[in-house]
Amino acid sequence: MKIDPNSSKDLSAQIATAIRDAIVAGDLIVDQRLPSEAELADQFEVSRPTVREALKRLAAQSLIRTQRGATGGAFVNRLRYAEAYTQQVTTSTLLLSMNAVSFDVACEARYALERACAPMSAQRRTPDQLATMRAEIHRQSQPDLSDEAFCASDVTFHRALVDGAGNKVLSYQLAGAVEAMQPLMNMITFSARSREAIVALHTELADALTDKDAARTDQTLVKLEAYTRELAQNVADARARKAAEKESTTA
Amino acid sequence: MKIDPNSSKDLSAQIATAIRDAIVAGDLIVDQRLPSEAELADQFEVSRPTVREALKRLAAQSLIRTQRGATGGAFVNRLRYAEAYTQQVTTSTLLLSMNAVSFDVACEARYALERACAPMSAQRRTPDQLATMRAEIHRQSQPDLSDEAFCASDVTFHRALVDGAGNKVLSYQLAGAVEAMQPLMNMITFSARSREAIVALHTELADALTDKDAARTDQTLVKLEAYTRELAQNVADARARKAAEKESTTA
DNA sequence: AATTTTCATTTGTCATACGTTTAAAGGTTT
DNA sequence: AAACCTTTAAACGTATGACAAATGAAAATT
Repeated sequence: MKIDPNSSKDLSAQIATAIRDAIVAGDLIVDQRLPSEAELADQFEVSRPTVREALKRLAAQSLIRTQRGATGGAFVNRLRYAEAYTQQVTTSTLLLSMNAVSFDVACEARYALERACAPMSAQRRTPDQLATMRAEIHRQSQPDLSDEAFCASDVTFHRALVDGAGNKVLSYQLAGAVEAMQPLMNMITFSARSREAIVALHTELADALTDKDAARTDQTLVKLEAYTRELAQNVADARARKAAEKESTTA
Repeated sequence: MKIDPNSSKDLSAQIATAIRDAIVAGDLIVDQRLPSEAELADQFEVSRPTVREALKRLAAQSLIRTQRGATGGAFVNRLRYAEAYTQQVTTSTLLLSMNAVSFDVACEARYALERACAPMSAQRRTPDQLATMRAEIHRQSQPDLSDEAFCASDVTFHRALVDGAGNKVLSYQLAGAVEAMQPLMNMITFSARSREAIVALHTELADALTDKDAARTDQTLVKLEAYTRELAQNVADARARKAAEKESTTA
């Protein structure tokens, strides 16, 4: 592992890349201890703070973990689903919020992905997952629920549906998409009537999954997508009307 | 933004989290300049190296960028698809390689996701994307192509298919899944006959998409998934046989 | 033998200093 | 007055040295 002191990039960035490449290539294996910060500083011919900055970069990506003490040091971390999942949600959320992604595009992506695991979910869903869905449906029926709590429950419901496919890779990939949508969903104010409609569709989904009816699950997801987009459209229209009114009174 | 000096976590980790939360919450907007390192050190009542470690953590996630010079500093970075995509691929690749994900699970996830965008791709694919697919098919027909180059071409082909859906969010989510599979795919040695079969299926996919035939696209993807799993199974069987032989000669 | 103490190692944090980059302010020349 | 050069100050990048805190292992003690 070598670095170029004359490169335009930071030394810490170069060192981080070098170590990351070694991990990805398998030269450093899980739970293996890296040399101490002092040793790394010697090897790369830089100071300890520079090495530390590089290690912090790797720690931010959960590639290493550090331990203090006599037998401490930096260790190659086994990337777990939970960590990867958290990172993915953060990244996806920021990506959507920073790039003016339209509600329709995000919604289309989300339901396309969800429909992808519907057939598997209909076949493999566990009683536990069905119970989670029923519990969330019940929660969503509470009249005094805040809009945000309603959305959070919606996410939990859909995660149970996705997890029902019994494929961890699929769950991991979709979790990001479903959860990243939440801020966009939060912009919608749910009327009592629209909540009722959504609860009805959720119930239909749970029923279809209970019956292992893949086709009906798929159809219900299509209905739910259409209804969600209709709701968002109404909100957008209402805003546009309000803006127009304000314009006319000002003029 | 406050931190707890008595927490078990590193100060730099706490500071990074505080700033990240501010970005996610929208308190810090894109291109906004953060206070200088010295000012942050004063605000958080820590030293500059500690602040720098926190900033490097954020830089590793592409949340900020830094500039040197008189008007330099740390700026909130607009997370672009390309950056998010790179991070996602790294994370997904490591997740798969470190967690002994079976080929079948990864393969199932990949094709489920790909089938999710097949209908949209059949409708919206551009001539450019069709041309890319044809070009990759042609490349895959070259007999002197290495296995790795064949896999890389396979990835490009499937990315064109995914991009054909014309949904950036979908492309972003799927790119990780498709690309992360590549190391697993590389374990397969493609015989001349199996390459021929794959090229034929790819041609069928391109034809179906050219005809905007969603159903045929979907069916072909199912066939391709089945064939891919069959190939992987053969490789696994061959390995098992070899191991058994070795066992018997040793014993 | 069990317990306590000591000790060396390693990360976490701090203070300080200096080099490098960069843009803007100021001065000089045409 | 305009264009060009010089200076300067701000900010990051890097280095050095030091000390604190954690931690496990070795040594000493009971």
